[in-house]
Amino acid sequence: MANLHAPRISLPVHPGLIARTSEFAHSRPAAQAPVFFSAGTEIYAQGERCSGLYKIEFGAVRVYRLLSDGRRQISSFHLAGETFGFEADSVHHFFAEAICATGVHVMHSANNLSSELLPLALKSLVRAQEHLLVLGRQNAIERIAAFLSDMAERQGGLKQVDLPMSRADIGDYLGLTIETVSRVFSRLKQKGVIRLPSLRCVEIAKWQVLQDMAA
Amino acid sequence: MANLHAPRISLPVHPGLIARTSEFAHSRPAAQAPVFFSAGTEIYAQGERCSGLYKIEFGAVRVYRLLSDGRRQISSFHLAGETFGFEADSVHHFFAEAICATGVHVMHSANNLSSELLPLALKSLVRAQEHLLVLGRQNAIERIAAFLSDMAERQGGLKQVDLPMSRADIGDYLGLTIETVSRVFSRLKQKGVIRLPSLRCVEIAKWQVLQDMAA
DNA sequence: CGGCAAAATTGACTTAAATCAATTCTTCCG
DNA sequence: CGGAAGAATTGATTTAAGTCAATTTTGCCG
Repeated sequence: MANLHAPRISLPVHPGLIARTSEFAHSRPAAQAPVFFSAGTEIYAQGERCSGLYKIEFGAVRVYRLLSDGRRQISSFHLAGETFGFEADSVHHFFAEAICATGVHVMHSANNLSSELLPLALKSLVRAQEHLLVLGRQNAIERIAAFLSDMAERQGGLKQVDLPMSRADIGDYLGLTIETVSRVFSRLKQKGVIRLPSLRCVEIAKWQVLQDMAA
Repeated sequence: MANLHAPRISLPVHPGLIARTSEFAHSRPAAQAPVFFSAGTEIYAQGERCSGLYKIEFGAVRVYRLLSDGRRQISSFHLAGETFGFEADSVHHFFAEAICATGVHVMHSANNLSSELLPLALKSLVRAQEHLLVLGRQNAIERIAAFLSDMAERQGGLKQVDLPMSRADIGDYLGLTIETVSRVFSRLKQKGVIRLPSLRCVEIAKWQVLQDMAA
């Protein structure tokens, strides 16, 4: 599942949800048919009732909160194979959207084995706490370097890293503006640390330098 | 830019652990004798092996990470009644220190009922994710307002709020410098939103205004 | 293809918060 | 009590990142 780009399949005009009904098609306990979401569509919204956890089959998801004036903080990105949708109670405190064409398995609470859930929840917790360090104490270059390192690692440590999300998404994840994200990318490129074969693809040329920048 | 100066982090000189031995004294499953830590002493360190969860009997704790150059991010404060020490694996990824004289119950994994742990872990997760919004997208005044509101709420919503931590701790929690924290406190005081009967005590005079500031 | 809209980049300028630098409070210990 | 050390406050100045404003690039669709 290397290619995280939205495949250029023709998508339904209006709602992003293509096949939520398939969820009910065959209900085997462990693996249900995946639910599909097209790029930019909502998976759940703040205030909505939780309907379980989501495991990504393919694609990518952003989980975020909004302030009343529209400022957005993306708290996490999720890639293929990852599980998201943890909440403290039965209501969602966040929004989740498909970044590109995405298929997810919805795991209803009936399926939940706490013993399997806890490790996943704890992993999310440590991830979030580590991200706090980035947002609280690192400068723009360090944030981008940490982000790229993380993305690379989660994609198997290959040189070529897929960035399914826009610069705006990256900015809202790292607490920066689009312009600052863009400028840092340019600087890293100019320094020969990364190459940008295309907008949504980064090639890490100097891994160690990037790692060091992430501090 | 972040502050690059390490020196304000006081590393625990020699463990101020007063009564860790009591941890081994009587190992009843449910409630053990509390372990005491004096102000500023280490409860656990990054890299150390996890020995369970910690429930605070009295006092307050800061959980934090450090960058190599000494920058510190406090990811959470914990007050009496709260549980901390969750990790994704058997090794601590964070440091924990007593802010003031503190008593904790150490709950060894043997005692752990996943069914009770998961909700606590999830609460920590949502808390951390909400803090990401503060660090990523809120300005200094909003951060302090959010912090004070949170502390007040966790202390039962009384007007008088206890701040066991120093300005430096608050700064390292909110991603601000001591100076900025101090200036915002002064401004809030001058505006009549809060009063400062003493350094470690805040009285919230205009609750609604504070809430609105937290955005 | 070609043209249009959205996304990204780049540059000039502004600003919020950091840094640097004195004071002024606390606290606490002899 | 007194005075020293650490904590907090306050002020002057700097700076990293934000804002505003054009371009330029990309990718989409007829």
